[in-house]
Amino acid sequence: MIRIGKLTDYGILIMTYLARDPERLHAAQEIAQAVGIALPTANKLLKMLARGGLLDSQRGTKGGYALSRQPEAITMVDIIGALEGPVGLTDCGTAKQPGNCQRERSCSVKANWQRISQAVNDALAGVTLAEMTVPSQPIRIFARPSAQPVT
Amino acid sequence: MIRIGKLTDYGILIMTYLARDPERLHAAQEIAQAVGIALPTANKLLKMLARGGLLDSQRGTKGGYALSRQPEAITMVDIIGALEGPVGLTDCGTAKQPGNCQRERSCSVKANWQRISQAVNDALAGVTLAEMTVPSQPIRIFARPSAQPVT
DNA sequence: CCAATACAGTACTATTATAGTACCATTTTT
DNA sequence: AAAAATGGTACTATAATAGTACTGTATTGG
Repeated sequence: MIRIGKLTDYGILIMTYLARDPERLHAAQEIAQAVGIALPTANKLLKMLARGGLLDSQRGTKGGYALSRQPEAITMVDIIGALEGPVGLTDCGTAKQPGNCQRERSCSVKANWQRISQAVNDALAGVTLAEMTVPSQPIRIFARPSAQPVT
Repeated sequence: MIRIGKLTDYGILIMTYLARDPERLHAAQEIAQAVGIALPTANKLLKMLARGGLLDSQRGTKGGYALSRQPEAITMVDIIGALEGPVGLTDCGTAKQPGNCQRERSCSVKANWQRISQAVNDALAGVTLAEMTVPSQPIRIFARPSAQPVT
């Protein structure tokens, strides 16, 4: 099964929580309790999200976290990207290690994988955090493959 | 990073190899050598693919494996499904464990996740094995989210 | 009919990635 | 100055994955 990590799942829960009250600062402790995860885990995730530019943070006694942008301007790709790195289905597709793919002709697959990753990326980029906050906002995504060369 | 397992990656290499010569039977040993993976690993994968109905197999001295359907009729979802189970991004989305998601209001996320999983599924279902065999066959996938309720 | 070959199934081990935790530093408010 | 809260890093435990081995069954060929 293609899956995202459990932490990323939590991360989305956190972001969804913050999206419901975007103006106020929320302390990690409050967030952890609200979402239902352990405080150290929440801390870790909040740090990563802040570092990824998705959250603004303020230190000190009255500190906490808040969304850096409006919920409409944050997509699933942003969140997943901040927590798991760039979206890609294979190592090949993300161009992390260049000289890894030394399989003779099998590497014809590479270009196709990149396209598939792109499709998944697009699907994830099409869902905003704002849409996640409402219970059953319909999201219509059309995946239409074409066998025709564009050339 | 959202990712498929390494074994699944190998599996697709195997399927791609078989798709280039769909008529003849290919022994596991031949396949392992051609794709560049260890024999036991190839055996494991071939068994899983055969069990998933994607390969026909024949035992005995002249035995081997061949695609059960034409390359045009096999998609990435079929292969990934055979090797990793149903495609889904979260446990929540695949309905494996029902009573796991006891988070009060956060579970509004659930329906959206299922839709996203569906989108990924569609993207993967839109790519056939035949398309993977040719080096750079363009695949156009349109992911267009809509904020409008369908109701 | 026997032996060799190749797939079928299962179970086990090792490795790797993930999840989770703890610690110390830094900043801000009271 | 002290308390509260984030920032960064490193470490440990757990779980998932990858890989291997073994036994069983079917088919071909001498």
